[in-house]
Amino acid sequence: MPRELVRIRDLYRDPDAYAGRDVAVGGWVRTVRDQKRFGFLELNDGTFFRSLQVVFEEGVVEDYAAAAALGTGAAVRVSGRVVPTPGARQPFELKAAKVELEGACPPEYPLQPKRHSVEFLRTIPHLRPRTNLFSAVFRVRSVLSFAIHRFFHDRGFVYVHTPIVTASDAEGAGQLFRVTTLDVGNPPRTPDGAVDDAQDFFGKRTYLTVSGQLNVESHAMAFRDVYTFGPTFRAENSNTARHAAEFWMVEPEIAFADLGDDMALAEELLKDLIRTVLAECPEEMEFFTSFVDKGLRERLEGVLAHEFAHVTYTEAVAILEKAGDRFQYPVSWGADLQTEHERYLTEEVFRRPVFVTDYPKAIKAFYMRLNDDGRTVAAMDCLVPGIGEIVGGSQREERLDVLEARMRELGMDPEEYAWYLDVRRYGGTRHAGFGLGFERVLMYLTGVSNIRDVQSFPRTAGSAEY
RNA sequence: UCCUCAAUAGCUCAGCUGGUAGAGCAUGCGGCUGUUAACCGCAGGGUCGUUGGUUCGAGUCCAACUUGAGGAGCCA
Repeated sequence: MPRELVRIRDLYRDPDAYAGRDVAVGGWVRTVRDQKRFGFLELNDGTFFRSLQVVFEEGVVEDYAAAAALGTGAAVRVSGRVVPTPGARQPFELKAAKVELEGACPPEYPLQPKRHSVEFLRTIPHLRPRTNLFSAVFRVRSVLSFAIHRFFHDRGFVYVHTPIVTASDAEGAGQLFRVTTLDVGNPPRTPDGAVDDAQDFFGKRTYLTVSGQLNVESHAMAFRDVYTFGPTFRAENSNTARHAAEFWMVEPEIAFADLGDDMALAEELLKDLIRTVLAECPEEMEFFTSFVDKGLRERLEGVLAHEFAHVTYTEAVAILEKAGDRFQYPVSWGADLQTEHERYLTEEVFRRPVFVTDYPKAIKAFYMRLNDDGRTVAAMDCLVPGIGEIVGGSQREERLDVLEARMRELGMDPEEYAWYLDVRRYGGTRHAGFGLGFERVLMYLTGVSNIRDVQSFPRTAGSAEY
């Protein structure tokens, strides 16, 4: 039944094809402006950012009074004729012959034809996709998601579904959520009183994944170029605009590749995604630039026009030390860069995305490849203005003996990672990869400054509504 | 988890040094022959986040709690 409906997107994309034709559309009423004998409906059907103006006139439309009585938010089907309106604010409109109510919308509907705060809209996540802002955000999210798959698919990467439930608890990527079917109030116990994980569903302790990287490395040793793209969970009690407990991450892994190849891939991906949203979502990008972040379009076009900057951690520390006075936290070689340091580098020193490479091994993960200096690892963070770290990656340690030594140094048990070490033992090669926070890219591309506003139903510390 | 700020009508906010509440928008009704978050008129709508305290009297001052926001840490 609804398949016979024309998409408002198609009307806007090819207006000449529809001019003078009778069509039917279905959508939700944004506003009603009625006068004595005629009126206007602003109708949005979700297929396009812009709405369709419907004109209904007494004597032309079947039931004028019913159309005029429609409330904001009502679901309707409208049939009528497409009429070009040159010189008006909209290129064409629909002269209604029939307006059929599918779902009425009572006056207490919370979305009014006026500006709402994002804080208020967060309290009604089930209704906010009907607003301009969230309509644009979630359509771009969908386009971006597909663009990521297309980018890798076009380059011959194999898409790998890594597990959501994991038994590995020492990846060092963050706090984990436990997964269990045991009665948490009264779990089975071993003779010495500890919770008997052997009786749990998987026969051991399990968690929600914090990264698919370790798993996907094994597939890079089979398919050469692979990626994962899926949900990730961190149980950190983070309370910031950039952190969520559940988020999506893209993790490519490439074999026969070093850190330089890894950075080239990250830069190519980010630029491809920018080009895609600018080309495929022009109305949404225009809206973001007008109402969310005035500098957005110019900034993104600037990123496309320049190479990303590169600086080693050691060089970055030297730059930061020269500006030491302006920082609240001191800068010194060996310490991790603070948010204020990262922002200074990307927003003021380089004024564009910058890769910071070769961090001290002590502040990075065990699997990163040790450099010849013996004290730094082949790691890279890509910092972008306004967001901070958007990509974190490294060349992986492929030398079995070096990796084992590093694990022992950190008090890890190589036995538990026997499968991961096998990937080196049996035909291991140089390889590298990175993690890209999907929501962070979305924030970067839309100018939306809170991660809760780029997820449909955000899960953050202390909040998992709906 | 820490620091700072905030919470008043459906929404966005005002409410001075304590004297028991106001606007705009929304909503309802009426008007308007082309509107564009339309416009004009009238009307309804609030136990001022919760609990306790100070006071003759608390939206206003104090404390705790709850919720939200911004920043930090952690990270993507």
